[in-house]
Amino acid sequence: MSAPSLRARVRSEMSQEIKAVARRHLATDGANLSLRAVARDMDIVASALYRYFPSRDALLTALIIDAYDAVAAAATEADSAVPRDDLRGRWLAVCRAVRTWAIANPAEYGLIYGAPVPGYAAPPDTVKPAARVILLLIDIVIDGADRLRPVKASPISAPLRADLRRLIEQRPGDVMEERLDRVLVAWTHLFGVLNFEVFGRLDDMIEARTEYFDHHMSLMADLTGLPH
Amino acid sequence: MSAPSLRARVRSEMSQEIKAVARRHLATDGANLSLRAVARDMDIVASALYRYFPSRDALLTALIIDAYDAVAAAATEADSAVPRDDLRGRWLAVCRAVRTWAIANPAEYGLIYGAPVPGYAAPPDTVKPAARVILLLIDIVIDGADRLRPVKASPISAPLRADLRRLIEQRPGDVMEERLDRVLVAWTHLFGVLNFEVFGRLDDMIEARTEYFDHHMSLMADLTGLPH
DNA sequence: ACCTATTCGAGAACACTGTTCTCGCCGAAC
DNA sequence: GTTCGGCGAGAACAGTGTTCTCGAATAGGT
Repeated sequence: MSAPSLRARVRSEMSQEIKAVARRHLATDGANLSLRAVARDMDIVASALYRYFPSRDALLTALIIDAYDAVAAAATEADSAVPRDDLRGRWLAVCRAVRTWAIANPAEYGLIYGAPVPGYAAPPDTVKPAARVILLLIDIVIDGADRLRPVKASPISAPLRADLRRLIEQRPGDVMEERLDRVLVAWTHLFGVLNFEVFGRLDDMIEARTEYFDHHMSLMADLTGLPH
Repeated sequence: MSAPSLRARVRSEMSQEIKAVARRHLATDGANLSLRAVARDMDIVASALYRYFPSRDALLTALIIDAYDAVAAAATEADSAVPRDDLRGRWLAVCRAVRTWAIANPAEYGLIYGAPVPGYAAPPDTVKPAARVILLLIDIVIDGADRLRPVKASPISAPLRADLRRLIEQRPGDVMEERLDRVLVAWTHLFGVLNFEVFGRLDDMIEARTEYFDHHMSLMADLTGLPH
């Protein structure tokens, strides 16, 4: 394994720079950013971009993967800054980290959690980074399995239970179906609130955004059985 | 008030036809549908569309308003098909109606509940139709205020409580702050699940979609205090 | 029945877009 | 030192939203 050649290094720096400029354009133009415009911003002709990304979709895909990694990184860092046995603290920290990132990068958030472009099929490279947040949430309940409060019984239908069992088998660490179910509920709610906030559905409605969010996430922690 | 002139009638029919064709294109091309393409589908030249809609954004806005009206209509119809005192039945009927519409019209759903186009500011015409679903949900708890089960206490911070009180004052029919809070939680969750399902985040994860949805909505009904 | 004013669709034009192809150029490897 | 691969420039093509002008049709008023 030799050190990366100079060529390879400047190539990677160039790709990084292109993505950075594209991210800036994302903030103003959304998903229909213009290749030619980012090329202009780099004093480069548009066709030159094709040396680094085979198409506009490929560039967007790269941005999507970066975005998934960025949320996951923010969430993971927030989680590790809290003592591992403070389950509720970790839970809230992760949720708040996701929110902070989403509010700071609304366009990138919209790119990954908004409506997908119909023609665009998410490449397989995106599914692993996309799952990291939910896996983090599951880890929290796995780590504290013995300290969790029992969830109020709520019948789960057989087919749904089968889905849950399949999910559990796919990964190391055991969880009860009911518990995983609640984690999925909380996970759904996390992004439900964030979609509403980031996409402007709370405008002229809720002013106390942070309190609103914390309150929702706290309710979800209760529902999941995280101890106080 | 005279009957609409012939001119006005064919004009409105033409607008309707344009929107219908545009809706078809929405399903395949999403929000970046092509004016020229819908014009071609109508054996019309693109500039002729400008007699009916001043811009592409205006056409999209019309589609957005129609979409809001369509969900609201589906929800309202489902609600009125259930006896008014069957609160839980009404609640589930409304949620399922929204889901059915969303799955049948994923592109239009994405248009109104996905990420907004950054440059595009939602015109005031859209805010009233947009609010109809949440108002319907609030109506359910207002209608059955005396039959609701008490919600488990969960402290609401002062600023958030102020928001809730303001919302309550804005409309006829009285609700407790705690109750409105739970309705907002349920409302958030409804669209949280739907976003995940329609936008494909449940792929390779949950097969029993209907059961999954019903289960979530049932939990939300519990949380809101709707009687069994 | 005529005249007029308004509305409509066609078509050309402009400034964009993503993408492809060809052509020089420069640096790296043999 | 020559060859080769990668890189950027530039032209080209098809397609886009939007504006403008120009005939034709048509409704309303007399």
